[in-house]
Amino acid sequence: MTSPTRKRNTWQREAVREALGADDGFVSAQGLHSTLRESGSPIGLATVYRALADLATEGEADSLQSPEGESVYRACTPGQHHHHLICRNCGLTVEIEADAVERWAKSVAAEHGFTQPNHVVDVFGLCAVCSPPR
Amino acid sequence: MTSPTRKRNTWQREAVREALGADDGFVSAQGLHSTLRESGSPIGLATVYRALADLATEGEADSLQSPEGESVYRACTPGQHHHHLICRNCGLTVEIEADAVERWAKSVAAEHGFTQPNHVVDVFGLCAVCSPPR
DNA sequence: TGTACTATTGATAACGAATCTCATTACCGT
DNA sequence: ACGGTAATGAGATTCGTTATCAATAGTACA
Repeated sequence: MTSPTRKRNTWQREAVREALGADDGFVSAQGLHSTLRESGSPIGLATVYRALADLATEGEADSLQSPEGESVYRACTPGQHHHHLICRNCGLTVEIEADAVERWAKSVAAEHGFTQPNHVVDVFGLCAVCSPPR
Repeated sequence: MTSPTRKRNTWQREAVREALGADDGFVSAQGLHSTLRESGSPIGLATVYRALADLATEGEADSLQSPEGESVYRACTPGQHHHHLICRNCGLTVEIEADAVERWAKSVAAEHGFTQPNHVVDVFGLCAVCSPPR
């Protein structure tokens, strides 16, 4: 058969994957690029954008839109569907499972005749450390 | 006491409110601006952005980020918290209530020590009309 | 190992959404 | 009607993201 599209292994992609894994919150492409640059890597900004988009497509990263409209990324274990609890202040992120919500989304979609449901479910708040001491 | 900030009634704000109510899906600021212009209104783009932001703040409009990162708006009945089921293809939108999800979000936040929880819960899919006929 | 093919890279330009500037307009209490 | 001032709008500006395209470097194969 005809050979499928090949994906080449470059140190740039690996660097992005690694930097993403090293951060425990969501990061923007620009932020990740800065981090890499500061640690001495000469990687280009466009490459970071491309690598992150690929990782997200392949299911190796989660992406979501920050409230400000930026796309932010985070490494995740492939194959698992999960949601996030994110600190508005420091970015601390906790993965949460929500089978109940999954089921709810599916059924509510079906009820209204919708197919191929996707859903965006994320909770933002202030983590224990960032919460005001009242 | 000192008089509070006043809000003036302008035909522009009313036009935005009306145009927003006339649409049954989510609309972008630019889209709404085009619509208004096409219907003969000389309203400015910046004004549409400001009016929509105000309406959202006052609770007269819901806003969310489209998957492409644009902010989109939709009229809603004030005071009610609700979520949306949105057709990816035609934009048809159904308001859904989800007390269960509200409670879930609150409790999951509390469990992890998070305070002041917000949540983003939206379901995207293909509506009955846009669904493939299998 | 060398070589050719081509995916990937990256500096920069281009794009687009959203915000800011500031002189002008017009709402509204008096 | 008047005056103070919030609101408007055309254009400039900011900023995230994508496109361009020549140069670079993986990878298959001889």
